Amino acid sequence: MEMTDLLTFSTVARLGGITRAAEELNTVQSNVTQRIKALEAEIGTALFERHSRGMTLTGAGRRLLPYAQRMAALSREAVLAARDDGEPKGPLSIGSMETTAAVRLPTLLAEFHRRYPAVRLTLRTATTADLVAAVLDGSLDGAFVAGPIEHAELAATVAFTEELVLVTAQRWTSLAALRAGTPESGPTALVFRTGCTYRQRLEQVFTEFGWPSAVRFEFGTLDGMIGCVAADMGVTMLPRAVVERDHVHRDVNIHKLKAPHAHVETLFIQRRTAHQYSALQGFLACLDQQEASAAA
Amino acid sequence: MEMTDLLTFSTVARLGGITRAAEELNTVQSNVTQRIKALEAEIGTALFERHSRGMTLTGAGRRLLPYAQRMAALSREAVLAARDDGEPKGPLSIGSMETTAAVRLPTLLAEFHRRYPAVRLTLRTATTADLVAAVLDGSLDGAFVAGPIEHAELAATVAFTEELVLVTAQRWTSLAALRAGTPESGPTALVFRTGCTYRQRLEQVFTEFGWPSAVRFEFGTLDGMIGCVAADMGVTMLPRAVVERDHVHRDVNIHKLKAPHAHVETLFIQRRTAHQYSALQGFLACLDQQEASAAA
DNA sequence: CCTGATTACGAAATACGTAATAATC
DNA sequence: GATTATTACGTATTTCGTAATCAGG
Repeated sequence: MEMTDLLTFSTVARLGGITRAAEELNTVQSNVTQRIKALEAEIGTALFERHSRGMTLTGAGRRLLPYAQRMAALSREAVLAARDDGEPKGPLSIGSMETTAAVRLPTLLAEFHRRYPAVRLTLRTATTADLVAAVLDGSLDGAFVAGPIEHAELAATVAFTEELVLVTAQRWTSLAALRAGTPESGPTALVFRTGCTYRQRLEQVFTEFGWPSAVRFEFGTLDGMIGCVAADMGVTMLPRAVVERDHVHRDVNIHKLKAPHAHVETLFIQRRTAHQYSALQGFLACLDQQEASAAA
Repeated sequence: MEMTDLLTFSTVARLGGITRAAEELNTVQSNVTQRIKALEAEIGTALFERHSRGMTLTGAGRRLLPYAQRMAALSREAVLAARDDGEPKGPLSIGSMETTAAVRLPTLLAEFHRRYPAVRLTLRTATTADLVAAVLDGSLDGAFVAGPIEHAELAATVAFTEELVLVTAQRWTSLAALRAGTPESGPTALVFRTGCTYRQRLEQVFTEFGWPSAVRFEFGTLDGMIGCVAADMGVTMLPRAVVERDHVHRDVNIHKLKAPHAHVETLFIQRRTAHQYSALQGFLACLDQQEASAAA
């Protein structure tokens, strides 16, 4: 049960074919075939069903796959843990919602880089759902997501508290005006791609206003979305701090929401079982300090 | 990061030397040296400190070791999971307290073997503390231990409920007689080796009787202990069912205890994260059925 | 000198790559 | 005939084992 074999196995399983896997692994078909056959011989059962358009997992293969993935993740982590002598350095992958990345992270990341220049930090923005999955499977060391999160394998700390506001074009001076000036079915909702938590909040508010599930447009970036709100394509819901950044807040109006919808906590999540990397600890220290100075 | 290298690494770490490791791994010194050097080169730091009487782990080595062990455990489990097609078969390691093994398991294991002859079941008796550790590190698939157990990684179900009784030699006809006939410091306590839960209960009862922490003798086996109780070497605490087995209950007296001490639940524990082996599922099915028929 | 780790080097095993083959659509 | 997996076989790399060497007590 060598790691090389497990990696080829995972790759074939993911790409559904030996040819494609060989390409990704920078080797040739015959080699991949042999590695798979070696694994099958060792385990004593077929892992793939061969058919003309590639390979699909058998039952045994499906049972093996999660082990192969966990072992690969452990292997990566093991190297980092062994190298980690307490001095923050090496790679650190952080995830964030688009909104948090826009307003909260710039100063935090700058400070982090100033203090620990040896850490190669990479930031990935995605929706809360994607980020949670990425932290769980080890492809991110930690992430900023919208609370609440309840998961046995995740440790979460409150990083920021945001006030959610409804954002409309300039011409809507109040919520009442908006309600009066829109059709029965309500305004168009502009939302992030599936998995975004703010989107769910927006749907709750729409329901409360008596607007049926409205037409939605999905965006991948924050700036695109705000631009379209300014052009009165529709409305959206965002943290107040995001909207109040200089270059956008003059083109839109913000509207306070009632208490149950108004607040959302941004959590920093990490895996409980992961090694406490020095780099990650350093990041948490920066975060704590920023919180403390913000509170003062 | 190949498994072979990690296995040699673990072995050298455990045995503290390349020569001893080579012997256990059925290979030669030079080979072990090379595998270790390959790992060190891959990780980029020394994993052992070399000194004249062998090798000891460096900090990096200590950080790597738990990963190596977890990966080895996963590797073993992966093979079993892949091979497990739903038909109970293959190896199954169950642990049990000595007392449970004596009175509860014989019929259960017989029934299990009748239903699933393809499973090679091995039983290991040890104390609750040892069993919990063994289940956690994967060397046991499940175990019968004394409750309560609270651990995030363990799933526990109540398997049996036992009435704990104080066991003395024949001549002590009542608790009162025992208290009158023993010195100020109380009778000698006969207990299992460290880690046994019944032992803790016994200490509580002794404290309640005003006996200071009494002289204790430790035993490894149930029969040895009961034999010594019969010979009036001391007293012990055991489930009633254990004592009432035919061949011992004539030589000793049993004494009921007050409610808080009287009952203890025997739990069956297993790891939450482990693959649900068919063999283990079959075992649980047998257990459920025995419970149901006992209740009827 | 004895124990135990490392180095050197040839032998064996294994993995890899090229190319031909088979199978399926 | 295009796509994809397998087989055959030669080459390259890696691992393994023997034996010599080095280091510490």
